[in-house]
Amino acid sequence: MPFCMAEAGDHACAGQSNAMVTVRRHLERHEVLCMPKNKFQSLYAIERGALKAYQVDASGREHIHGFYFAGEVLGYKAIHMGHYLSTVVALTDTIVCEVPYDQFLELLKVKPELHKHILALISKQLNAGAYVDAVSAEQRIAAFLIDLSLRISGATPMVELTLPMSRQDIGNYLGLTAETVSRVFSRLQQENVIVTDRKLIQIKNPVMLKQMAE
Amino acid sequence: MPFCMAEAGDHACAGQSNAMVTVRRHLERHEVLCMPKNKFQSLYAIERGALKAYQVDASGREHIHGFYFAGEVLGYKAIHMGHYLSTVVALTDTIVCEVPYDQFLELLKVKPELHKHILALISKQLNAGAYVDAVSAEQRIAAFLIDLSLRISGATPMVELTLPMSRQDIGNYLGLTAETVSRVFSRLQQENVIVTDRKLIQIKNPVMLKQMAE
DNA sequence: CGCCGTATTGAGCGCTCTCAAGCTAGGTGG
DNA sequence: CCACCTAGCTTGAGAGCGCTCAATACGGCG
Repeated sequence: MPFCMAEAGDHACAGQSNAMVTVRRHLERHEVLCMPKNKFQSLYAIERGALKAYQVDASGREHIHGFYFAGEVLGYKAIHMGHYLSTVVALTDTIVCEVPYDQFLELLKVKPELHKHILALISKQLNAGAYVDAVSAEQRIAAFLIDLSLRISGATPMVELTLPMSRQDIGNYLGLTAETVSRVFSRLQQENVIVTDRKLIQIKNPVMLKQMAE
Repeated sequence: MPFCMAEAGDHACAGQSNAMVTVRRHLERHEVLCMPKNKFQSLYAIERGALKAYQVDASGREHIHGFYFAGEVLGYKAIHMGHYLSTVVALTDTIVCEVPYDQFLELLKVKPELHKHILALISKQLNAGAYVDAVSAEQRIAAFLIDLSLRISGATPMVELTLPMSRQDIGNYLGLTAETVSRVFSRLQQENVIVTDRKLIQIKNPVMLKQMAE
């Protein structure tokens, strides 16, 4: 089984010839991949599906660190602490490819030509979700929808997307309440920027949406 | 001159024996290190001083991505885009060690034992500044002060620190106005949690402060 | 000493949260 | 097949926190 060094829009599989033992795991909706304090041992390349990483704070609020989609790699954040920091659960049926970290390091040693690629991948994650600290709810949500439209389904920006997460999840991620998310969705629909039907979102006016996200 | 692979609280210098050509640059207060769209060529290890990385958006707001202090490395975010994304300026007189990226890659190839260390360093940056999306101004500022007290002066948490940045900078970083920052500082002082005198901050009650940050 | 940038403090407003009441869709059992 | 139930979503009314605008105080520096 190949080591799936997946990247958004670029599912490259490297190291087929190596003795890279990776385990493919099937997760059902709501199934947990890892928990805080679990010892960090592996990165996870997502082949199919969607996950959310979150932490519950003292006051019971669920803070979502991020969503992860097919083609993305999860777990870099845990490297420096030696254990995972979030609970990660599947939002839909999901397949992940478990990559033991010591084998990952071994691969880097054997194939230095991967260094650039890996560093670029991690670098991308450093820039992820910069929009969560935008001022207004509208800006955050517009940016969020654009981000999703780029990530949720490979390379081509989708004008129609199925949200795998609830309004509450979106709110918890963006630092808003589910009510505010719902209200902004309604307003965007009134302004003919999007059309919503439950989990389905159609982006009618991508230009306007981008402008709102600034 | 050694390649300063600096880390907070662990100024390790590796590769003295290599032909690692690094340039040490002196920056005065307000001097610019790099600008958006500048081609990414180097990482910067900070030997002394403090910098801020920011971007000005369409509406003229200055959004600060982060502050960087002695012992930290700057530039990872630029890897995947191939150019810098922020303007980086010195907040005080600062010395940085410029590390050309191709030589950095060369070092990784020659010394695979550094892989773990470097990845842990970058991993740490992935977790940086998680507190900016806390709910209340008080939480953000408390967490900010704790963060600074840990980073600004090496390893030992400082109870007395000199802020290199303005209230406006703090506000721009945390998504607040300078007025709000000022008001919260005043309130914290009234509650005997800190004592402020211009740029000087003494943490009188670290336990309470930590509790406020949640 | 006088200037100017920075910080502090106050008053009023607006956006988002809170609390609460319907509403819709999907699932279950009679 | 339909009544019922539940979870998630939508919509409304009121409250609170932080923003805006504005005035004042402070400090460094010429």
